[in-house]
This record gives sequence, C-alpha cells and structure tokens, in this order.
Amino acid sequence: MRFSNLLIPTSKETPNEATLQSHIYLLRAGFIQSVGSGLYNYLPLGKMVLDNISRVVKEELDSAGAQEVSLGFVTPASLWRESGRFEKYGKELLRFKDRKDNDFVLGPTHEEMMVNLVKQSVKSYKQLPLNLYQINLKFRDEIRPRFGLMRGREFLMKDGYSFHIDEEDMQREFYLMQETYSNIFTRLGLDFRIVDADSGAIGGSGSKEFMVLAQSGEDTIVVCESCEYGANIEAAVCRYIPPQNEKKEPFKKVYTPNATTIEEVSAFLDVDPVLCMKVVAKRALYDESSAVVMFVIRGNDTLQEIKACNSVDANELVDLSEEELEESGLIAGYMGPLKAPEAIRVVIDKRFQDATGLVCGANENEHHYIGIDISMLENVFFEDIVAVKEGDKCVCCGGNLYYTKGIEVGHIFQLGTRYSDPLKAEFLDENGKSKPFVMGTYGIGVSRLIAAIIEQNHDDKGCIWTKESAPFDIEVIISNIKDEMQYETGIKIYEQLKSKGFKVLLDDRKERFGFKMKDYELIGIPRAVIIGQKLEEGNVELIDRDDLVSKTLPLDIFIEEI
RNA sequence: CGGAGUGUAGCGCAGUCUGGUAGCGCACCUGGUUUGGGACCAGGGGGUCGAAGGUUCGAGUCCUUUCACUCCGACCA
Repeated sequence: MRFSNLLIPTSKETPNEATLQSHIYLLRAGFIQSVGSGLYNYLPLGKMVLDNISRVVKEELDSAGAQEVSLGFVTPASLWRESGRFEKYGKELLRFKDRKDNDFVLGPTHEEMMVNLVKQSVKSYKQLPLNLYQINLKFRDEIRPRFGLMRGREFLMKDGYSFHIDEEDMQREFYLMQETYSNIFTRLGLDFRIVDADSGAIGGSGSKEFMVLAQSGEDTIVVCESCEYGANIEAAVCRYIPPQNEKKEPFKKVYTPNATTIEEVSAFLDVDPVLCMKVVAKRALYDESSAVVMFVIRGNDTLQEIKACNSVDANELVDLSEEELEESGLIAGYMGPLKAPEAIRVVIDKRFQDATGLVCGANENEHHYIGIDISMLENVFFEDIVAVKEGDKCVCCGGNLYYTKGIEVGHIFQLGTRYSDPLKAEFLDENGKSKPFVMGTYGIGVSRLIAAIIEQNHDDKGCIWTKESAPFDIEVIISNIKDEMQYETGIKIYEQLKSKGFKVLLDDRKERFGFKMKDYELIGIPRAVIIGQKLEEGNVELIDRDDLVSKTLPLDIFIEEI
C-alpha cells in the first residue's frame, strides 16, 4: 500500500495522557486514537496489527480442534442472575436497561452465553468434547483505566470454552490449550512465562496465567531461580518453618504503652518481629452479608489480600473505619487472636502452625500478651494468607524465589461445573443419566497483546514489531520522489516485492528523507529498503528495524536476497 | 472510593492573579525555493476558551453549580 493513501497520522509530540512507552508510540505512530477513558479507536495500522494477532490466535486454535463462533455483545441479565454473577461481579459489570425496562449487561466475559448456547444444542456425550471460542469485544468498567490498551474498558479478547464428560478429559484439554497458547505467544515473538494463578471472579480451580515479562507489567510474579516454578504473587506459595522462641517466657499479660506498631512492640519487648502476631482486620463482604475478620500474620510479613479473601470465601475484603473497629470491640494497635471478641472470625497464617513463644495484642489498651503458644488458641483456622517474599524458598526445589513483573496476556482455567451446575447445562451420559458439563475456559487479551508486544519490543525511537505482528513486512522508502529514477525504481521494487507475496508499504510521500526515516523508525516495520542517493551507483540500502544496521546492495542482488 | 491536578484551534501550551478586540509552537492550505536525518521564505484557514447559571457597561479571566479527563493511592493497625 502507498503511504500517501493511508491514514497514518504520526506526530512528533507526545500526547499528555500517555505514560507508558507502548501507549506513547502507538498514539504517536498513528496506530490508535484515544476517544475517552479506556476507550480507543484503531486506525488502519492498528487494525492491521489487531488482525495479525487474531489470525495467529485463530490458526493455532483451529489446528488444536477449537471452533470459532461469535456471541452477542449485549447479554440479557437473566442469564447472569442464574449463574449468580449479576450481583457478585461488582461494579465492573456495566448494567443497563432497554426501552422495555429489561436488564442487560455488556459482556465482560461470556461463560453464561456460551453455556447457554451449548445447553440448547448439545444433549449427548457423543457430541463431546467441544471447544468453542470467539474473538470479540468485551467491556469492563474498570475502576481506573490506564496504560492505553493495557487496561482499557472496552477491549478485544479471545475467549474459549470447552465442554467435557469428565474431569480427566477437561484436564487433557487444559494441557492442550496450555501448549496451544505457548505456540501462539511464541509465534508472536514474545518472551513469556507460564505461572500459577488465582482464579478470581471467574471461579474454578487450577488456573494458569501467561505473563509477558516486562518492567511495566502490572502483575508481580514470583519465579524460582533454579527450577520452572512461577506464580502470580496472588497465588504464590513457598516453604516455611514455624517460628519458635528460644527464650521460654511464661504466658502473661504485659504493659506496653505506646507500642502500637510491630516495630515498637518488637523493640519494647525485645522479640523478633517474626514472633509478633500482626493483626490485619478487614470486613469480608458476601452476597448478602458481611463479617469482620482478623487475619493474623507474622510481624515481618504482609497480607496477600487475594489469598486472604479466598481463605474466607468472601467476594471482597474492605478496610474497616476507626468507628467500625471500635464497634467490633477492637483496639487499633492492640488487637490479638487470644480472647478476641467472639463475633470476630480469626484466620491465622499457616506459618504460625505449631509456633511457640509468640507475642500478640491483648485486645486491651496498652497491653500485649507474651509467651503464647499457638495451641492455646481456640476456634481458629490456618490458611496461607501472606505474600511470598523475595528470598523465600521454592516449594518444588528449595531454590531462592524472586520477583519479576509481567503483563497478563493469557489465562486458562479448569472450571469444572461452576457454571453448568447453576445454569443446568447437562448432557446424557452413556448410561442415559443426566450430568453437568465439565468445563474449561481460556482467555487471551488480543488488544492488550498489541501493547505487550511494544512494551517488550521498542527503543528510544519507536516501535519494533515482531515478524508475525507487523502491519507490513517491509517498507520501500523513496528518498526523493522528484528524482525520476528513484521514483520509478521505487515503484518497480514495490511491485516486485508485492508479487513475491510480501506485505509492502511504499513511502511515496513528498517529504524529505529525514522525515520519512523518523516515521519509519517510529512505526517500526521490521525491514526497509531505501531507494536514494546510492541508486546512482546501482545500489539500494536494506535496513533492519531492530538494530538499525543497514546493508548496501546492488539492485539486482537485493531482489534475490529478500 | 480517597487525594492532587488539568480543561483555551487537530496536538503541545501561554493568557486567568490585576476583567477591556483570543495568542504562540507544531500540524494543515496556497505559491516558491530545498531534497540523506523531523527544511526555508511569503501568504492563508481554523476557536460555543469543557458546560450551565450569576456578577458587570463588558467575563477565557471573578462567583456558584456541573461534567470530562489525567496522575497518585487503596498501605497499616
């Protein structure tokens, strides 16, 4: 295609709102246009990249036996009520009414719709397994959209759903999808890692995320330096030994004035923070109720809120105000699991199991207990609720764990019957018995991938597209279109490359050389051929975008070499 | 949700304190020169100053309300 005919509004200036490199370059190079908070238009170049990514996704999924469909974007709320998610999904779900006052939602994900589709057409085990997917718009009313395409409200996602007769077959498909996803991200030229993950609002068990490694990633992932273990911080686990106090202090209440933080308590009583029970009180929200919960962790740990939330099966955890604390009978700075108000649920971190000689708040102003053994506590239960720290030991091999940042581009879940049960999606097995489908669900953030590719592949001049994602394979740059020989040679090379099957962009604009080069570097097409001054000796230049190294080649050899 | 900030030409901004004909750079249009690293000269087009209401002879500027957008945070007891 000719540059002069394409809408590619490049810009020298960085738009105000962009902070992330990918966002800046995608805007400046004319791939996307901002239309509102978390909403973007795709211009021709952006649409080409989007289509390339979709194509790779589709090819790999189809060859793995999945089938593409397209579901309605607007979903009747009744389906969401049946699954129980109409209330549970929270404010991210955009709800609205039609003229007849019926409730609808804009689909943030399509489990309900897909289950409904299959329920109506699949009745027998003979029709299974089945893997259906779509590449379609999603809408999530994010609390705070940011980072351009990375966290928009409207975005393009591939979502797939598989249906099986039993767990075993669902797991087979899960691993097939894991492999298929690896193929997709490898083809797109990404450096990624597969990690264990929390299942979040989708529900189900056994989920894995595909993380593109990048400093700007929003997720913290924990990886092992000596084995393959990797997990999102929300789900990461590690080895631990329960803390034991060397000093055998007898149990007693002690006066601890002005010691409201772990540091102060630890210093005042001369005990290691690891032996201090830090209490984080939260309100756990459920569908129709809420409860105050005390999460008890070691003084040197931090609460992992997702794990904590899962430990009490809550929808969400929220902070307590000063007033709420008081109403619950809790005293900030002096909370403890021993002799706590009865209505309060206590969850203790697993790391405390069998621990002895601990310190905790006495639920009484300016007092702490010392010499507590965990066995003294009643009506408590143990869960893993703290964030793994760098330097903790890997559960698999004992190696050191460390943090890195990742962009979540894919997530696969073993759902089981989480949706088929409530939606009564059943089939008849070989004994003629009704059974709910056993399901898996698989997502890829297609529009987010555009940003992820650039986050991982750019320099200080602009984008560097990977082979399969690039809007064009090669750009033909005519240095000066008023030079007839350059112009005619440019056109000829352009036609030749096209006939060889390349996607070619011809920069035939009436601009100066430097201007065109800046645009080339900003847009980031993998290779360019420059038809310029060297043509007088019968040469052209071939340049690679990633290293910007150029090779001078005689015209006839150039065509061969390509 | 909490905190901070910004809305003036397509983009980036000045003008607001101290009310008096709406400005600059980039981009755009016309003509000419230039043509290997975002050129130059000359001429030109483009604005409900986020919106509504108020004060005033007069409001981009002062007052009230409202909307939108951006950034930071959502830790700890």
